[in-house]
Amino acid sequence: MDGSSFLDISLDLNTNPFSAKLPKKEVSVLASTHLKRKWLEQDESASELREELNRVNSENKKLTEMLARVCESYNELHNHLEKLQSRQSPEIEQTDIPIKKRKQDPDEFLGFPIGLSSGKTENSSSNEDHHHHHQQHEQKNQLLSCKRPVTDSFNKAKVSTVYVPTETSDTSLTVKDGFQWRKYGQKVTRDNPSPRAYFRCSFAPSCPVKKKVQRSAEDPSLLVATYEGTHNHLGPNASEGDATSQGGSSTVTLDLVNGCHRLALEKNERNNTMQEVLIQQMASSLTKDSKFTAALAAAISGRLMEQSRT
DNA sequence: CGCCTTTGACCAGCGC
DNA sequence: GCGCTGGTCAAAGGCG
Repeated sequence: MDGSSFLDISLDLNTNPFSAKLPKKEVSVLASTHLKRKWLEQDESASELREELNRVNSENKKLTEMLARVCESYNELHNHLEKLQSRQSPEIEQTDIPIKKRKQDPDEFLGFPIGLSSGKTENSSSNEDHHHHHQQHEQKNQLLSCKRPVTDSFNKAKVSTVYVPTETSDTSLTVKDGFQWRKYGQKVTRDNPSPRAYFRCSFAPSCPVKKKVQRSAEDPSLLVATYEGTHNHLGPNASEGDATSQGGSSTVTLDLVNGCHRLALEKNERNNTMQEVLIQQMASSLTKDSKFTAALAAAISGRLMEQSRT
């Protein structure tokens, strides 16, 4: 860049640097020839750097395109799945994946303040009359059963599944995703010999996100993490770096599905430039992690497996 | 002391 | 109604 403007200085190409019969008054020209050689060398290294830069850029572009394609195909599949599900069960209109749930909770109207209501939230004004009644009902329920009120927002919450490759010997059932979780239960399920762990976001109850982690029955080297809901706060790595990656160990943040989904949403809502920047940032930050490729492959294969099953 | 995990008990949905 | 199953609760204990 600057180097090129340097080199724009008109060079006398006919000047032979090795010529012995240079007039005395041409000493300054010799010096300038020396400089020119230096510039040429610099030019070479600069062009090398430029080539390297171009190569890295094209690689980055390829990866970005790959990532965008993966996101797009995921989104298509997701939409397709939604369509199929809505066709199968038209009465269920708000959930992405029909989760077997208990009887409709009376505090269904309760919404979370930030970004949880993926679908249409019920008009609060139309429910105002019921609100008081529901509160009384809820209080009564809590008095009777001392149970944590289960908000039905989970019914409307986005459900995403993430596949994380782990050591088969690792029984901890932990998926590092940059958020802090509190385990509140573990169960052995019928269809899988390995137990399922239930986690709640540490910011609960203000943050409604839950996740279930279970080793895949088909591929024990994979942990299947199912996320329900959307965090209504920033992750610990948003401001102060990935807490889980402190201390040298690199962490693969694999909220890939959600991330893609968010990306897809942004696609609809924001302009392409912004999205491209986001994709590039995402791609560049992801490709920095050497484990990412393996994790990405596992996540994609898991997705495909799941999709082929459905 | 506060937060977390463990784990048995409990609850609710569902099929029969 | 009963049993099965998945999800949640909450007491107890561990850990920093």
